[in-house]
Amino acid sequence: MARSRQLPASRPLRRDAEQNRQRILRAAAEVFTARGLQASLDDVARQAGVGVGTVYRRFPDKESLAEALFEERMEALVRLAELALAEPDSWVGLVSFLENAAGLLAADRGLREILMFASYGRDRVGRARDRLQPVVTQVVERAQRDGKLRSDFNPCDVPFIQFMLSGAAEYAEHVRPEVWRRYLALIIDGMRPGREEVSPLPVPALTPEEMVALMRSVRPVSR
Amino acid sequence: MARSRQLPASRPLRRDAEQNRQRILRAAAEVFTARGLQASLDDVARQAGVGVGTVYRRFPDKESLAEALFEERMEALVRLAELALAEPDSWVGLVSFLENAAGLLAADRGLREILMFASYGRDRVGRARDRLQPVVTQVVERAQRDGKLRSDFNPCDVPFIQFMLSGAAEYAEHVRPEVWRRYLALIIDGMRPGREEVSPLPVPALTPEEMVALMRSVRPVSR
Amino acid sequence: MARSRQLPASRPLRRDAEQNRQRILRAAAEVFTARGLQASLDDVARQAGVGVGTVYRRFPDKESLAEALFEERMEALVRLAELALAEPDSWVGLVSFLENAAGLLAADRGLREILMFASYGRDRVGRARDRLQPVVTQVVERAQRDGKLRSDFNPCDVPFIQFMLSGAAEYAEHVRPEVWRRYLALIIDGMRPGREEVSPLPVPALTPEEMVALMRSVRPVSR
Amino acid sequence: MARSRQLPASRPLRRDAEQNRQRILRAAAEVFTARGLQASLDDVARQAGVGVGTVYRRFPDKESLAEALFEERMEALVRLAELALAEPDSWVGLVSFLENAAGLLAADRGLREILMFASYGRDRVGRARDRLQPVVTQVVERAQRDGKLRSDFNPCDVPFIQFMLSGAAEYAEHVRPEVWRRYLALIIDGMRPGREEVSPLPVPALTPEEMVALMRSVRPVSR
DNA sequence: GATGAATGAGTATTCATTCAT
DNA sequence: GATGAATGAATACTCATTCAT
Repeated sequence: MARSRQLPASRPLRRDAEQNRQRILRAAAEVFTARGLQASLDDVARQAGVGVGTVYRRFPDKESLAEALFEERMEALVRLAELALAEPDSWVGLVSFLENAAGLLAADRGLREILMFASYGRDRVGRARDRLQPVVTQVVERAQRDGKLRSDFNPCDVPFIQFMLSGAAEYAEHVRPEVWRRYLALIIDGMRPGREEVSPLPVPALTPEEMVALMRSVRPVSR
Repeated sequence: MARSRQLPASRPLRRDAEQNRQRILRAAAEVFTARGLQASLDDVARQAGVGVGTVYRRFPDKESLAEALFEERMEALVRLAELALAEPDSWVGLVSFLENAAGLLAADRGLREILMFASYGRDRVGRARDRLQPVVTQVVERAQRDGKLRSDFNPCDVPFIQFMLSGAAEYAEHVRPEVWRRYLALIIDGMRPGREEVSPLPVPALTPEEMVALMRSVRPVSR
Repeated sequence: MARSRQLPASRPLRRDAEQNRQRILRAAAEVFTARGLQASLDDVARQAGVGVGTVYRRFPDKESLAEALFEERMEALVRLAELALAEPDSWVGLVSFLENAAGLLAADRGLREILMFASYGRDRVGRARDRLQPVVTQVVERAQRDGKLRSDFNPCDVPFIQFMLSGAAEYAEHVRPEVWRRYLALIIDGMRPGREEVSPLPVPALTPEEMVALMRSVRPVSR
Repeated sequence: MARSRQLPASRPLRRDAEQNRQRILRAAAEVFTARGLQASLDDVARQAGVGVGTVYRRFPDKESLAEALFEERMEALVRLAELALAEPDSWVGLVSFLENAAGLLAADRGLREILMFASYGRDRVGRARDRLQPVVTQVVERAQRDGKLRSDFNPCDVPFIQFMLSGAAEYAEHVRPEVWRRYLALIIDGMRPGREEVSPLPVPALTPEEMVALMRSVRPVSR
């Protein structure tokens, strides 16, 4: 009846929807952070202040939600890596990348589980690899060319270091959320050059192909 | 420990019961190792060849079962630490302890989840600390006295190193179960002395009290 | 009927709306035919290329949509019956009506479910009866007058025969969509005259009033 | 504590469990009959007076419950067929089998849906075929040998006749539950010998192999 | 008028835990 | 003591229907 108030311009629904999408993503991050990926989507919906149906409208299933979160964070990591590359000192660049990346993952149980366990369908694995890996590789190889990083270190070691640190962070979450910095320091000391002859790293790093296989092999996210 | 000599001898049921207890523990270890802590107690019972009721008679709930497993493994760790202490070379002792301990946790999803997530009520935390910590402390301090280990390393760093490594192991489980050795090598290189002045570890290790607090703080294991 | 000449000409929206209505009806027919009445209205809307809201604007609920489809098909049946009446040979007319009607229903899961299960509120039952029944009655009675059809056959038997055949058709849908012809032949042989004395049909056919009651009694269509 | 009252002999639980199983089966039959196979298992459980979990303990999923019902009824049909074979007059035997079988299916919506739609995994298809088909075949062929049944009738026509009749029965369920007898009579008249030359059945019956394919092809039971 | 976003009750299924036998 | 039957709350996901834009 009195329904004649067309909005000035643009498509209005889109805005609402996108807002909700963001709300859901934010809520998911919070809930997953607090209780891990096993938190229910009902909880996410409640936290977001929307109905479950809305969550499912935006994300066809729990895994997709996790993936969206994954992609978001992946972008943040890419930005960090790019920042590291912009840093004049290659070693400082590498170290601060490791530090900032670990800081991102620390105390975020959900994200960590997503990264470690979520199985990625579609093209996301690919995208992640294609975007992050080259930059990280540059960061690492630049430091090696500068003689700041042991020569048997490998770009594919980076995600492992991040997982190890975020593991430590999660474990100490409630007591000393920052201890992971201690272990990063330890690892960084081990990354310095000059060790290669005395104690070469005993096992080769994963190859890029293995990294992909690995991301494809992990178990699905839902219970 | 005290459990196996409650009564002088007599009462055959006791023996049966203890046998069942062991069977359940063994089954739980297998099932949890294979499918993680989220495996159902029905599965454990089936694997053990007993009814669920029997599991519940022996262990008041799922968590208690996890705790019992925890205690068992803790004993194994204590034995490893004692072995390390018996080793004439203090550095070799320390390194092989780290290696063996990590080997114990690697590829055992269940155990890792138990160690990281099971909440410990009763006196088990205490017992773990009282039994394992002193030996580890000796292993660490002996290496430091010998000048083989950086002086700012702390016995309480040991469990963190183990968690980090087992995290790496789990992540690469299906593709390269042994990569964790690579990261142990990296960390060990970082543990060498002579770094203290150049790059002191930036955050103090957890105090023993914090370790206890931490073990009390982690989230319960069951759904 | 009355719908298409509400307003003389003018108002283009009316035309749009009617077009949409037709599109939805067509889409519903396709979707329901393929996946049965349990297909979702979102699917119907997608197939029609309109929003769900539009479907709901045209049809207050899922059932109404089913009813509209019902009415449409009813018209088709009426046309078939009229054709049968135009056929000079009364027996041929009857038989080909049965055949064509069954062909219409065969392999159309949705239509069949609509005919058997949709509950009809409004005036549609009435209309269906008023339109189809008289023609069918003529087809049947003409054949009886000509001595081609057993005298205890009743016009109200016709819908039953159709349901039985479409049931057979649906059952064999994927293996032999045409078997229903076999059973139509069997039934037709049973409809021949000369049986009345030997084996009179043991139960009277439904009365027209019962047919209406029946159509009113069936369960609603939606979940 | 005071738990020393061993029962005289036999396994007591079994009895309870079996009782419950029967209760569930009975409840399922009622609920499915009343509201069709789309009734929820919660409803079945409520009707049976047990928790949902109990239903799932006995029947791994909804389909299994449907199958169990299927098997039960199948047995009843086998008994009917055996009875028909015991009848001295082959025609009377055949007719009363058709009649009794249809009576079994009439007004039981759930059973009908099960028979028509449930997909059968395991060996049940096989068992059904192996048990019922040979007897039905004998019933049919005996009547043909006696010249009481048209020669182009086929044992595989029997299930179709049953489905058609139960379809008619379901349709008229609330108004005239017995009308199906009228249509059985019609069909039976069509089954009499002497028609083969005048009006041979136009399409071959399904072969036994096609019957199996058909049973394997039908859609699964749950929504 | 049309759109599609939002809603939430409903469905199948799992599993820790209790308890009668 | 041992067994496994029973329970029901919890979980992921669907879909008819409403309503803001």
